[in-house]
Amino acid sequence: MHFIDVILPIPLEKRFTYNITQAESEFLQVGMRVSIPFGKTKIYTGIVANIHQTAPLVYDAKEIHQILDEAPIVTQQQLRLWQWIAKYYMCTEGEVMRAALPNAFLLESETIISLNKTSVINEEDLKDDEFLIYEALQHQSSLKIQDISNILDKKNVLPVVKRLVEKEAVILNEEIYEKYKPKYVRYVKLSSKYASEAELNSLLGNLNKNATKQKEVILNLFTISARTKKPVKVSELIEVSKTTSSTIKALVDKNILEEYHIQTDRVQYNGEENSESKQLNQYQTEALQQIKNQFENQNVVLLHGVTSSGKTEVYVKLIEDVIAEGKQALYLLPEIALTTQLVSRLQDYFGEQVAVFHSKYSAHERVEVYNNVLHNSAKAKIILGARSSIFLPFDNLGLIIVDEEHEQSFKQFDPAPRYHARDSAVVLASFFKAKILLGSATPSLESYHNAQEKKYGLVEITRRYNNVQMPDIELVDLKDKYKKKRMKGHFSDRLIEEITETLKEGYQVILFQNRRGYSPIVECTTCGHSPQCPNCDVSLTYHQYRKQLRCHYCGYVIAMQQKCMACGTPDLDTVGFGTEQIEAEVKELFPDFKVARMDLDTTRGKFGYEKIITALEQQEIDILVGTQMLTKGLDFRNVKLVGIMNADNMLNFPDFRAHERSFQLMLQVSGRAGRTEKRGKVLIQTYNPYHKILQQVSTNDYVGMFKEQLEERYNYKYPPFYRLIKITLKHRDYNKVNLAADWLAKALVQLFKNNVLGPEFPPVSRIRNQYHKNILIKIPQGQHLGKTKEAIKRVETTFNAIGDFKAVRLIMNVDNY
DNA sequence: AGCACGCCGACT
DNA sequence: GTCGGCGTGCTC
Repeated sequence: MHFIDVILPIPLEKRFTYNITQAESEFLQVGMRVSIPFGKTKIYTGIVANIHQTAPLVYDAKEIHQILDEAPIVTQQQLRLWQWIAKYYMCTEGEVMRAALPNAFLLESETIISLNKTSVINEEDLKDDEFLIYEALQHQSSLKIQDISNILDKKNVLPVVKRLVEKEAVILNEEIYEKYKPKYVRYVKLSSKYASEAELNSLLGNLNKNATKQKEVILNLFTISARTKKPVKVSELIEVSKTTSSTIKALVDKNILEEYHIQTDRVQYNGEENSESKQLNQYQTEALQQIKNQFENQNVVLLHGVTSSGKTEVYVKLIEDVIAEGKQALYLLPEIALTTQLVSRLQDYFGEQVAVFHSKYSAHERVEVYNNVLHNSAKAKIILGARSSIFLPFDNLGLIIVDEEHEQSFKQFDPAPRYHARDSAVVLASFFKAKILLGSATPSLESYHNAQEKKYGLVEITRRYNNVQMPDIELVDLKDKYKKKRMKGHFSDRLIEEITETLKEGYQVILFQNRRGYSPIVECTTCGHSPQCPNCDVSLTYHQYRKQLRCHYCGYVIAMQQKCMACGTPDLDTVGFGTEQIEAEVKELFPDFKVARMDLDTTRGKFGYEKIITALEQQEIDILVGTQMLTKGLDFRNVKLVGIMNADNMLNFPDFRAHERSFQLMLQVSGRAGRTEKRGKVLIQTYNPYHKILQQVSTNDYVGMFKEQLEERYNYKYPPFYRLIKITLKHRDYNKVNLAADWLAKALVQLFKNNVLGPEFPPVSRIRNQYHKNILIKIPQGQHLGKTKEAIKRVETTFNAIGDFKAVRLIMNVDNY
């Protein structure tokens, strides 16, 4: 007897055991996909995690449905990483699997309904809705559940289908689809029978009479193939000839043209490789040498280089070395920093060897990159990707670079696995005995602390590239400006002066406001009521450009109200401000200049982001207003002034990391200024100019910030001294959440005493009609992490056994950075 | 997670 | 009386 243990992409702790035949056991290998029946109806895709001969004791293993691969698509190293992540981040292997594999690999079954041809049906026996389906099947051979739902125009159609099956009118099939299909491109060539000149001439002669369009197509085919000396795509031929596919089809039908297909990569690089990488300057060379030295006895090195010190060039040199050894390199970036700018820069050095892995890529494109990595193909020596690229099937990884390592977006928040890509990458590198370089202008406290503790190496670059000066940072006291009436809207006289000056000199301006929308809250001046989201516990945000009120948590939208919803008076006012309002004010203040806005709302589409960047680069925009999107690795030569509209709302954010983050954010935005030959200028407007963080920002004092923040973390028992696990309880019944949270907190206090905080409602306690309540567990240094998590798991098991609490969902968030 | 089974209100 | 709501339990 042979068995396999299978990982399924569902949030269940267990692996599932299936029965396989002798033949199957000889063919199957760990890491292959199988489709298996699960429950009464479902068919899932699973990954073989183990092949053995131990029969399960308490149940009969089912047989597998089908083997889906010829060779493993998941490597041993990946399985090891999945296991580590599942354990460390307290989730299931299945959840990791779902995040790790391109969606197209996860086939799911779909019920297909077709007529039962073996029985005769008396139509009178059918009810109306049953008859509708029966009749639809007379015209169509099969229907999906979704189709039936559309025909009957209702949601739950399973009972109807079930009755039809019972009446033997229809039969059901579970069908599995391979979601990935290779892309074939259609090419044409002249049929071989016209190879001789004589045949060709007579053909052209014939076409002359009645088919000039067709003749033109053939002549174009000659021109194109003479020029490119490559196969000619149908799409290209159509475009050049300004014709339609029917002309081509006519020619193919006449056997004049021959059609053929070639499998093509969806992701292609068509540029010239320019393998000469840039010469490093003195500081970069020194840094590179230091990094190499430290890699001798350190696996992780932190590169702390000020903004635009040219870290990328250093990365490129390191990658070159790794590639030369025939190994793969992974270059991790926050999603948002993965710009065309950077991609093409790397492609200039490495050409085709660069593969990009991106959530905006289609499922098919991702499969192609995945397969190229798996086969260690020459097209995927260097993977440039966002956080999920740590899950690619590396074969021989030599180096990982985590750029902008301080970015919080490396931590996945919403669906499990709630992993941190930087920390997981450190583990991944250790599996391959690869080196890993963390880079940032404003390192996270954790990483810098690790460097101080000699756990990581540390290399610094303190000069900007080309010796450009650091920008001059000036703080503007808003309280004073308001008192002296020197404000126009949200702009101080200083800011207006500087903008005017900068524009006059022909440079560009960036204005930073860390909040989108027009103004967050609409308030009635009579009764003070402001419109609330019906599903979440927040006020709706006013978005002027569509005259809408929107919820930033669940996406709820209503039209802007003309009258107060509570008292009916039409005196609605706006409180606070966002990017939209800043944009409107700038347009008023500087009507002769081009203003654009960059935030979630304006970058929605696939190329929305790109469009704005390009426009700014080409100086079609004079003033760009935006949220923190602006901070990410953009390199604009012509921006001289950066204005931070209001520093206080970030500093006052209720989070122990607020100060660290504000520092990072402000310094990163400041870094956008003055890559010009003239010194850049940064103006920070604040009510609190003596705030220590603002002082540290204005003097570019990272180490000062680090020391002070570290002390606070120590005093208040926060990372890096204590580890955090946040448990969130979720349910739509307010009282139930409260009771459950109290019970859980009590149970945890028994174990961890005063290192349990809460339960507490988060600032927004209701989202999508679900109440949330948090419990925070602090784990001191020296307390065993693994054992702590196991203890929490045991409490969770007990919790789930209590009937009243079962329905309350528990969400574990480890290292809640 | 998905899905079947099973028990209670509002409608043809 | 049925349809369809969602609470509960199980999945090798």
